[in-house]
Formats: sequence, C-alpha cells, structure tokens
Amino acid sequence: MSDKSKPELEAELAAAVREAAEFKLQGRATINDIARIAKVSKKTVSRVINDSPLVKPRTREVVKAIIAELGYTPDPQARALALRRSFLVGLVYDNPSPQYVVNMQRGILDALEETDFQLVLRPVSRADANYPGRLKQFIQHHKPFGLILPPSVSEDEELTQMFRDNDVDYVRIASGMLDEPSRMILTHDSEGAAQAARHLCALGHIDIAHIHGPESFRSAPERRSGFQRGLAEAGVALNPELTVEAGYTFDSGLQAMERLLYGKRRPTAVFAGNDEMATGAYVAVRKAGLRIPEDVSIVGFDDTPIAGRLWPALTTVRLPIREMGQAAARLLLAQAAGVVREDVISFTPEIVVRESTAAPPRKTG
Amino acid sequence: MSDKSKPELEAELAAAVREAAEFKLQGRATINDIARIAKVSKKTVSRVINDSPLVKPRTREVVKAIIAELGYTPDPQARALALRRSFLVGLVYDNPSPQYVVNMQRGILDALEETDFQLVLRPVSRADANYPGRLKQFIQHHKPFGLILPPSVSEDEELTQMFRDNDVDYVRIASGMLDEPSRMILTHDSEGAAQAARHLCALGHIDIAHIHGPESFRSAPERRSGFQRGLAEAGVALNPELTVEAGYTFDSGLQAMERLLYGKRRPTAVFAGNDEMATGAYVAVRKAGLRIPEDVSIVGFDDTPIAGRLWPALTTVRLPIREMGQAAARLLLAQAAGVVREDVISFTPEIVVRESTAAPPRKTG
DNA sequence: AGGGGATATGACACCGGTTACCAAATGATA
DNA sequence: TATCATTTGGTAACCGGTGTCATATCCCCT
Repeated sequence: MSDKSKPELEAELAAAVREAAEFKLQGRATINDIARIAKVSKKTVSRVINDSPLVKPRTREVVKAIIAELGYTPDPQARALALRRSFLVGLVYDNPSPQYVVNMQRGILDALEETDFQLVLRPVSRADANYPGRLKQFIQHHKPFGLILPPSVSEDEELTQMFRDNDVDYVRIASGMLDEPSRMILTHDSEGAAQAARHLCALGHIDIAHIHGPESFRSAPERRSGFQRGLAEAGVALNPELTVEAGYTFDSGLQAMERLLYGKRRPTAVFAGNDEMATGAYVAVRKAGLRIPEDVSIVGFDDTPIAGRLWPALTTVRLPIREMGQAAARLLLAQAAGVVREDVISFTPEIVVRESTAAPPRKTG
Repeated sequence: MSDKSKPELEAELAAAVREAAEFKLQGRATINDIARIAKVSKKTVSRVINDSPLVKPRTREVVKAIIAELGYTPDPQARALALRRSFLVGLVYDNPSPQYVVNMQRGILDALEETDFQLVLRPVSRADANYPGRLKQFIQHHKPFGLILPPSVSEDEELTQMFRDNDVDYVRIASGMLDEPSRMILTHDSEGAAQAARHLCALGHIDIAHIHGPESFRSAPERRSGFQRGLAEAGVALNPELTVEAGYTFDSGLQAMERLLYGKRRPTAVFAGNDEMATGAYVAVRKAGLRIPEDVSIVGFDDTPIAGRLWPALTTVRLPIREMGQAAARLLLAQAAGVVREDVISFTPEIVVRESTAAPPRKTG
C-alpha cells in the first residue's frame, strides 16, 4: 500500500518529467542525471535499464518516464568497460566474391539497424600466415559481442576453437552440417545444385559440364554432389572429363571454361559453382565465337547482382544472402535479449531461370 | 648524471623484464601491472604510451621494455571512455553502386590494417527522412574518431555542419572543390571525362551521347562539363538531344540507353556517367540487336570490377577508388599521430581503353 | 653552496557504467 | 506487538585508462 494518493503520485511523476525536460537542453544525460532527477540511486536506474526484477513497479515507472523524456541510452563505451564486452559485431570474411560480402553486409546491417550494435569488418587473408593472431588480437582488444562467419571462415575448426577459447560468441554460415554442432545458418546447397541439374536435363542437355570451386570450400563438394544427384535422377552421369576445379573467381572461371571448350567433347551446358565463375565462362564462350544460350547454356550459383546485369541475364541458383545475413545477426542478438531461439536456421536455394539457358543445339552432321 | 653505474642500470632493466615475463602467463596486462613492475605510477606509463616528452629517457626505456615484453596495448574501451572518443572510423555512404563501396572499404581497411582503429559501416538512405537524426545518435553514442564521406554524402552541407557541431572529424571525397574548404580527397572527374571525349573523337565519332547521373550528385555535372570540354577541343558539340539524365543505377542506365537508341538520331557512341549505367547500356544495345563496339561504342566511368567482367570488356575512366579510400583513412589517422599533412589529396582519373570502343560504323546509304 | 627555472613524477579525481555487499523498509507470521 | 524473511535502495569499489595540479628532482648559474 502506498502512503500517497493516486493524484499525488501523478503530480510527482509529472514534476519529475518536467525537471527532465528542463535538463534536456544541457546536453547528453548520464545515468547520474537520471538518478538525481528520479531521486533514486544510479544503481536503481541501472536495474531499470537492465530489466532487473528487483525494482518496485512505481519506481520503475518514474525512472522509465524520465529516461524516455531525456531520450537517454547508456554509453556504449562505459558499458563495454564494465561488462568487458563491447557492442561490436564482427564480420570475419575471406570470400573471393565481393558481391557475396556486400549482400551479407546489407543483411547484417538490416538486423542491426535499430539496435546499438555496430558492424565492423574483419577481412582475413589466408595468404597472411598470422591471420589467426591478428584476429585474436582484435578479439582480446575490442571484445566484440559476437562474430558472424560466412562460408570458408566458418569451416575453419581451428579458428572457431580459438573463438571459443577466447569466449566470443559466433554464428556460422555454411552449407552442410559442420562437425561441431552450434548455432548456424545452414544452406542446402546440394538441393539448389540438384535443381540446376534438373533444369538443364529438362531442356534436353546431356553433355553437361561443371566448374566447381576449391575443395577447401565446403560448398564446392556440396554443390557438386547435389548437381550429380540431380543429373542422376534424369539418368545422366556427371562426366569426370567435364568436371573441372576453379577458384570461385572470375579469372579462374574463364580459364576453366576455355579448357572445357577446347577439350575432347564440348559441353552444351555448364553449371558454374558461383556467379563469378559463370561470368568468366560467359567471356570464354564469347571469345570462342559461340553464343549464349544457343550454343552453350550457363547456370550460376548465388544470384549476386551481376547475374541480372549480364546479357543475356544469367540463370542461377538463388541463395538469399541478404536474408541469411539478417538471420545470422538476429541469432546473435537473440542471445543478448536472453531469448531462446533455435540453433539452426535453414535456407534452401532456388533456381531463378533467366535467359542464359535453352535447349542444346541440334547435333551437326 | 645518474647515481647508478651502467651495469647496474642494465641489471635493473633485465630484472624488470624478467618479472614481466613471469607475469605474462596470468592473462592480459593492464596499465597498473606495467606501472607496478616498472615501479612508476600509472600516469607515467600513460605518458610513455602517448609519447609525452615529459618522461626521462631512462624511465621511458624501462617502461617500453616491459610493454614490449608483455605485448601490452591499452584497452580501447577504457581509453574511449576517458578520452570521450572511440577508435571507430565510420564510413557513411549512400551510393547506388555497391562496387564503389566495396572498393572504398578495401582501401580504408588497407590503411587501418596495422592500427587499432576499426571500420564501422554507416549506410544512410535518403528515403529515410530521419537519417541525419540516426547519424547524430550514432555519433553522440559511439563518438567515432572520424568519418569518411564518399561522394554524395560528402556534398551534403547540412550533414557536414552537423558533424562539425558535434565535434567529429571527417574527410570528404568529392569531385570539384566544395564550398567549405577542409580536408578532402579530390578527384578531377572533369579531366577524366575529357579524356573519354578525346578518345571517342579520335576514333572518329561525331554522334556522341552522354548518360549522366542525377544533378544532386556533384560528380554528374562535373563529368558532363569535362566531357563537353573534351568534345569541344575536337570541334564536336554535345548534342542536348543526346544528353540524358539517369540515376547512376543499372536500370536507369538501361532505360536511358533505350531512349537514345529509339530517338531521332541514333548515337554511334555513348559515354555513361558510371560503370553501372554503362552496364545497363550494354543490355539495351544487345536487346536492340546491335553490336558493341561495331555498332555502338560505350565508355563508362569508375572502372569498378564489373568493367573487366563484361564482354566485350568495358572501356572506362579509371578512378582509383581503393587508393582513394586508403588516402582518406590516412588523412584521418595523420591527425591522430599529430602529423601535419596537406589538406587536399588529388587524384586524376585516366581512361582505360578496353574493347567496347571502336571506330563508328560506315554511314549506310 | 644556494637559488631558480625547467623537467619529471605521482596523487587523486573522473569518464559512465556495473557488481558486491550492506542497510533500511516492508510485509508476513507468531 | 515482536520477530524474521523478503524486497528495495544505497554505498563503495571497480573496469582501465586520462586530466589536473602539486611536488620532487634535475641542471645550470652565480
């Protein structure tokens, strides 16, 4: 029971808010200012901010009203110092495709938009032997709230071990399950690749080539095996002679396609492991004086912006990269809010049929 | 004169280093640990860290040896709190071309590599009326060390005024001088555009079109006027009917090119204000059943990665975006180090002739 | 040797939060 | 009404640095 009547309480609250409004002009408020105006200790304000149950509803109400009036939000640096944990989310990437990275960034930024978290970029280069050291340095120094690990980086068990040792939270993005079960964004790349195979088979292709990425990327064998499975459904076998490895880059895709074009048996269709390599394949086909899709059909993977900018527009398997970035960031934030969420969020890619695929040319002779 | 002999001093130093080595195992060191081992106050250690001249060489030597032994670096959060300034560098962008942004990021990251500064991304959207408010919130909260403002954002005087009011340092990237003289990366876009004009004139083109960006982007009129100047040198006038505005995006470039192709007088060459629009122009030309460069020559601007991925490869005016990012970040850091550097760093773009330009087709009829 | 003006160093408070611990107020129970 | 458990609020210390200002030490000169 309160010793004050309801009107009295309301008048009190109004007075506090008025005082807050006056104070507002003097610049940024701190927790001390709030405490003074609310006539409580800063500890109590801290409790209200952190939703501690140990505060009387009435007190909470007053404090919240003042916080709202002043538009107060706690200082990230001070909090970081006290909590030994900053409000930075690191994107650790080592990805040959810049488009992939940009889209992922967008997604993460979408999810971070209304929060106080900031996205910091941590590119790593395998060429630099000391990259785990640099990352460790970053972690110990900046104490990031969490990390997001896109494919390739996400598959490096040594790295994730190091993150665990240093007590940093992370969300991994990968195709296929990884050894250590933990929170991750899972993409069913093999299913997407199977769709690509079905599409090409339905058009009547038989001499089908595949340019896959490096074995060191989990996605490469994943996409290859899915593709193979899709072909098998139509009774088509993946010809080892028409299966070449490249580096997920434009140049490597171009070279791989050239090898295929001048090989024993020229394919009528190619499935490239990503859009970058598909773009390289375009150039190789054009240089050889052939037409897309009349002479050679090309399918990519990822559906990065370049797919729609090519001519003819690239048929590709769409990975919702931006959405994946959003999901990854949300998974990280969910833990901040103490919300329990499922550990694995799955995405299944889908083929987007554009103009780079058609029926194979009639057999000549 | 010291009251101790040289050997004594050395023994003392060695002992301190030994003690530091022992301590090393117990986890991350703080300024207090250093102070204790060096037998000085933490303030003195702070002075050594900040290269204050007010420290005796001998003291400095001892403290530095211990810092080196422990691999100590000051905690960014604690420093940020005390200095009211964090170690974040914000990239504030609103750029229709993702490629431009990625390259800029790369350059900035290059320059930040060995430092303790982190790059945080602050995309802004003009669609969001409250974007200055959000930025202000970010600034007051995270107290970034500095901001880097690529074109478009850099030209917003209201925004830069707000940055100054909030006491944040920034470096602007823009073409042409801006009203308020301050540290910036200056690109001579008009000169680059003039080179494009000279190139097309030298090939014999006369019916030359120009697709320029929105007037709200400083670079658009800058490039247009340079192009005009280049044409004039060869006695060619820029035909207003062949000059159209687009939005620096792929789609807008495509539409603009279609308008040009179906206009009264079909141009034999087009200079697009950026590579994105040039890419759109490619598609429009192809859709119309025309060839590049036999029927229509195309020149772009920026030399983003897509230029080399198109077929035929795009002749374009190269802006060293990555280097510009590096320069911008270094300009920002120079002030941290207290180094005086020139205020304006200039870059002059240069044409890169690839395969999308050739002599105009013979007049038919 | 003594004085004086640099030069070097340290004590202490503070940046804006959080946590540990303790005291006071409240309410339930006997 | 006394007693004890449970809320609630306050105090002090701390996170790891930096600023201010007083004090100690040094060097040089007479």
